[in-house]
Amino acid sequence: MTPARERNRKGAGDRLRPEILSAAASLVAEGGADALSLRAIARRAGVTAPAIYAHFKDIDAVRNAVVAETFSELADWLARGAQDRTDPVDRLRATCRAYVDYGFRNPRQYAILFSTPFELPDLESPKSLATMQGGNAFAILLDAIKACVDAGRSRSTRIEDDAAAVWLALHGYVSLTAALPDFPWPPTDTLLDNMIDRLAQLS
Amino acid sequence: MTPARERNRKGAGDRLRPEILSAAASLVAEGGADALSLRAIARRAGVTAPAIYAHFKDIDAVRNAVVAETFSELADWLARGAQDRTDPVDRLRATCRAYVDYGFRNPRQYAILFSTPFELPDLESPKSLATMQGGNAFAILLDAIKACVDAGRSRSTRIEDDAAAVWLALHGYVSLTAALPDFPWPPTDTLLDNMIDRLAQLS
DNA sequence: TGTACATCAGTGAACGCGCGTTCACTGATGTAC
DNA sequence: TGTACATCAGTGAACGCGCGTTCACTGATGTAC
Repeated sequence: MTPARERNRKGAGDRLRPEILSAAASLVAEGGADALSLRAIARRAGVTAPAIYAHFKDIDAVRNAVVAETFSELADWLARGAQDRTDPVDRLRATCRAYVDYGFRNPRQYAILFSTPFELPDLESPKSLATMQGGNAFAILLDAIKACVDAGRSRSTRIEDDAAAVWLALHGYVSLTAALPDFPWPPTDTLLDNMIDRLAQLS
Repeated sequence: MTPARERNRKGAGDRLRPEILSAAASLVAEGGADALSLRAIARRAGVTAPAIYAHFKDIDAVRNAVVAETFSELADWLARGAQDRTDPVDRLRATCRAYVDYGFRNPRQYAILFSTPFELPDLESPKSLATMQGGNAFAILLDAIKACVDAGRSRSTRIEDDAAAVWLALHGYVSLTAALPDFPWPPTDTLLDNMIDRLAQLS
């Protein structure tokens, strides 16, 4: 029945944890948030359901871990998408395009990032960007805009505000086009570049 | 057990349908999309579950009807929010603020609008704006921008594109701030007005 | 080098739950005669 | 005006399902002596 999986050796119980997470990730990729049940994860990981409780408190803990992993996957994707750009405007545009690209290629993973209001963080309101969900991804965007300003290519005077505006627009684009695919959207490139130019105040 | 509800008279079976929809709407308002089960709707409507099948093919048909109703509620809200503005720029801004306002006041209703890729429409690809989900709301936005252009207050040359950009930004704003409430977002008014000014190319 | 044992990584059965959907039915009520 | 009856608006029981979580357990394996 269950696909053969050999039990971890004695000290190696921790090895199941990443297997659980990658099983969960593949379920999300195929079926979206609704496919993410504890039992389905266990089945895919080749393990019985109670085994998961050794690694996560409950199903919400698994979901949160999946979301956190997906956020950092997104951040990696953004960084990699812009890594070889030296011109700051190029880099900003490449970052934004990578963002949209990630959303298009992984619509279900992208959707879980913003599907729920999140639990309060473990620490008592650190509110620092780095520890926030999505903070890493935002930081990359912020840096890219900062570089444009430093190079005199953007007129932005409130960089954080404008970076937030760009993020909102990117998210809106990914999210709305996914939800209403039949809507007569303008072609991606012009729409996107125009939005970036204006919101980041490129010149 | 079930709250007293008297059975409709013989010709009046159709009266249950709106009761089902408003029961469903109130469930969404309180518990979001996940609270929308056929049995929960039946309970709230004071009716047994099978009674719903006289009015809807299955649970998805109910969901779709709720989404459609919510979209037109949003369109009404936008129209009402801007009805007394005569200056076109004022009208556009009021429309946008009404959009965001709707999302803030009714986060769960707003969320179901864009939570799922929708079923294909009944007719064979009419693709006209009016028949699309969200088409009414978009048309209101489009008109508001058009009026700005006609009055020489917007430099937009591709009105549809820019209207789409504004919509994407508004949606991004509502959706992201709802999903990441702890993020240090800039204050609503400045952020929103700046985005509108730039995307709609107001002068 | 051999063995007893504690520990560890899971298993398997069971619980109660809410779900969507089907089916045969009931009882009130409008209508035809 | 009275009555038989067909229709209509639901009901109530049942189905099979997957879910999250608990509990007592098992069997392999590293470790202490």
